[in-house]
Amino acid sequence: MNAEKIPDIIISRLPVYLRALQHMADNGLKTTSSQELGEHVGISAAQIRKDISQFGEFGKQGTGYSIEYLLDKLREILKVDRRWDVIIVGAGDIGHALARYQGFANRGFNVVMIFDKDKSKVGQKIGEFTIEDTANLIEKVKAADIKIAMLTIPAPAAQEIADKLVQAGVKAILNYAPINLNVPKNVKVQYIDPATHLQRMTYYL
Amino acid sequence: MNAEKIPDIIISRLPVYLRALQHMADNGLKTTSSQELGEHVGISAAQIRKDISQFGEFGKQGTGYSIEYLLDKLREILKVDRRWDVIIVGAGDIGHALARYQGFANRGFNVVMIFDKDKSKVGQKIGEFTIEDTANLIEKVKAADIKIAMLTIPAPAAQEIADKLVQAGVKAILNYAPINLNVPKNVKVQYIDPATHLQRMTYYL
DNA sequence: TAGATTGTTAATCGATTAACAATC
DNA sequence: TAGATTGTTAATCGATTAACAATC
Repeated sequence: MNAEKIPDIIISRLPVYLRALQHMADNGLKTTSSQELGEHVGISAAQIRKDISQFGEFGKQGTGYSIEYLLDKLREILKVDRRWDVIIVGAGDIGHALARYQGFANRGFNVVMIFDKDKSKVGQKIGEFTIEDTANLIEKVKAADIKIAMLTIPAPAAQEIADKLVQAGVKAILNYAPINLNVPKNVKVQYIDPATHLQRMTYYL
Repeated sequence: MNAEKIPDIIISRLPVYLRALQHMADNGLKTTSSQELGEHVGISAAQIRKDISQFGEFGKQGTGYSIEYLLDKLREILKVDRRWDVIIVGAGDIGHALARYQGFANRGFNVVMIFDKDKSKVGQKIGEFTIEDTANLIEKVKAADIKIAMLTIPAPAAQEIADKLVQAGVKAILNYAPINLNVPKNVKVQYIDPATHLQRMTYYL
């Protein structure tokens, strides 16, 4: 892995490659080519080769890429060759869905706590988790050294909670609240808002 | 609105502007500038002016943009100046969350049906909806002339259902299944996968 | 009028693609 | 060896930014 700055647009494609390769591995495939991978993910073969080559020479002329080897390398690059503890803030419908989601474990994540500010929810169980009070958020997150949070609360409270997460040392926020968050630039935010995603498609209808 | 082809990257920013403007309007603001809007959404003022100017001259020198007017124009451009009927396929946790989500109505969408293939779920209620059998998907979607679907089923079944949606005339799919879908190129797909979004951030941790 | 801000042009910057030597 | 496919270069294409005349 070289020291140059890699553009974010390249980083954003790596998880897509990772997922497709995992899928191939699950189907028992051993090797693939930039051509084949490109067809799977809808990206040109040239771009895939260029993206991957930013980090090293992981392929072999004539035969392509070993799927297991490339998986290992991509996981290493994306730092999901380990397990990250993640919290959920907001025990509504989406918080519940995420708490029960089985897809995190084999992709590098481990939900460890779920918070809500509603006192009537605090103490209730969601699967193995007991809902904790948002009042204790900063303290608990600091103590457990959590770096990643998923925010599933209504928009009006989102900025305030984001500030608390930042204060507690969180560096990556997956925001389901339909609002832009202001955070220091060393904190990353990804947005998931179904209405926004739908509006990106209606233009073409 | 001119006839030239507008790049998708510009289209993808419009819903973000729309949401921020809606937020400003809700707070009683009447006008804004490219500068102010840019600060809200984290995009440069020059780019916002350039994006908006692709579609017409909606601002005034010296005073900026009328929020209501720009909202109207953006809604028109994105075709959310109307209400689109939308279906949900998959009555699991995410399907339930989307069925109950209150944020669609004022952003151009109206959930009208929810499907599941599990016979033990079919007939059950989610709020006002009765879960319908996926076996009747094509027929019902065609009859109601639905163009937009949200797919919230496990990955292994997603491609098969996507094929049915396409066959039924759906032109936009919001896919929550962690898998790439192959669809004709006149059908749009947007992907929501929390693990992929998280992996886009771990690189920077 | 003076100040502010647009819409647009030209310059810069960055990303994608095509092509091919290297080599497995 | 012959065929296939990488990694990389150069060319192309597209997006962003800076700057400013126009004008509200």
